[in-house]
Amino acid sequence: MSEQSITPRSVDYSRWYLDVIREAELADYGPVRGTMVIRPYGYAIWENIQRSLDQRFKQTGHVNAYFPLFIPYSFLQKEKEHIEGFSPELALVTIGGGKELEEPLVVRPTSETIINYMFAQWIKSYRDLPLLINQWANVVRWELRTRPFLRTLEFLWQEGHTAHATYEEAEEEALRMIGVYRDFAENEGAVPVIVGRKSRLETFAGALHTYTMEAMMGDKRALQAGTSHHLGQNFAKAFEIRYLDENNELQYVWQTSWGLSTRFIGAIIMVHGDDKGLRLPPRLAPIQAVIVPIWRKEDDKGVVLEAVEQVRCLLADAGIRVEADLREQRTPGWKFNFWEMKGVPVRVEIGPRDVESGTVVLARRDLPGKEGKVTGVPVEQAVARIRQLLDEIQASLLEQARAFRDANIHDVSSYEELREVIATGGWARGWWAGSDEDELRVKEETGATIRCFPLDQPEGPGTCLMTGQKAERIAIFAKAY
RNA sequence: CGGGGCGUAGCGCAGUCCGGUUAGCGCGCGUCGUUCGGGACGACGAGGUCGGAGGUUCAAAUCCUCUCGCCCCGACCA
Repeated sequence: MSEQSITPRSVDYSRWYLDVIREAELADYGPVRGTMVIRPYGYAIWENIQRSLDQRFKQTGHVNAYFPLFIPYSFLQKEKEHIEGFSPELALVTIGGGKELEEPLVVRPTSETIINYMFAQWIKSYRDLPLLINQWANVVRWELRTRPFLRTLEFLWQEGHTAHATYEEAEEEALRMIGVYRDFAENEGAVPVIVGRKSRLETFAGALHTYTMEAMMGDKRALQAGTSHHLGQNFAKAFEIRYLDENNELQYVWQTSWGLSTRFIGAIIMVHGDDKGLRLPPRLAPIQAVIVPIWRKEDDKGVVLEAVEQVRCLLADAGIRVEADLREQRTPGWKFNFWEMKGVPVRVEIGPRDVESGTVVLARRDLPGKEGKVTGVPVEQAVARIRQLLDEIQASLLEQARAFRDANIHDVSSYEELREVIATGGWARGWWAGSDEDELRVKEETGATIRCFPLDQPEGPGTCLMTGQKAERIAIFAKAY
């Protein structure tokens, strides 16, 4: 541990984050300010995220489609709050084929408008409902301050768009999908989240209300890791999405939209990473086990490599994502550090001693040094032991993150207490009945915002920490990314 | 857009105040050899419009003017 290519988290968390992204080869900067290249290793994580989510979407009855990148500017203007919310961050195309366009085109910041324009043509009858569509796409938002994965001019995401016959059905859908996100975040990403409802100020532009899942990063700041909106009939009215119900009467549809982006990769980095680099949850890790061969004499090389290949095949056949690091220019020690940087959950070491005894050495990424190392594992047991290890690591990462988060959420009953908690970097939880102005004041004075009103609420009512009035629900305040 | 800082090899920097041979260091990169159970070592080597333009000067990485870009802090945000 001599080379210090990663800034320790305690020294500069933000530098650490950028160092990890560079050293683990997740992403690189693009030539245009605020853009990034997702490198193969980072993209492989995204592909696993896609696979996990897509499967869940299909299971809940959604189908994939693709809508155009360009949207007529006038579409955005059809929904008043929507355009007000997005207009500062729109990228506009005004010239096409060398000619000034009659109407500027918006590079989609989100696809509500164009999708609903199409929905209006597809939906005629209650028999067409519910319409449950998802698309995997890139979107563009001209942000002022950018950070890889967390906020870039262009990012990848999925956006679900649905239309329903009733308020209740749309509400159920919005809740179902935030539930799907939670299931994904906790069970695949090992990222514990608090699911709740956004305050009026933080609600998506054009929605009735917004559900969110909030995760605590390693520096205790909050990250909105996925959102689900009940759009009500706002877009239906703007785009005339109507259907004939059973009584032959025209009705506007009720809608939802929900999205999760490459930002989630940022969450994985910041929730699990340590001073040695990434720690990837096994279910999303591009490489779940890496084999490092070790030999001293040329004589050993042949038998070691043979054993490595044998074990590699065993693991691969068992469906474990495995890679053998056969580079001869690197020492085993160097490789250990390299793959720890990359966050690979399990390392398999095979040297002459192991070959002789028909065993392997297993090391787990979530436990440092010798503590996480088991020697003398018989080759025949390798698959079973590694499977078990992967499960343990998956569970352990979630548990560690949950313990850290819970230790840093503090109940507060006064504004003074809230300020103290926020000043130390934690999350503050307390009864809230304040106004928009009160909320803005908190933001201005402490830097914290209401992350959400958790769906899980204690017995009420309580007393508002700000106004002293009777409050029906608790809110969580935190500084956020 | 306001405040602060920085542009010299792929990366990190020194040199700039006080102009002067061939612009240097560490890491990385290439070749060869010895190494290899927690970031090995040696030898040789490749790599530079000193962010850009203009000016001052016998002479500019260094001084002057303009310009471009990046980073950090604030106002907006998945």
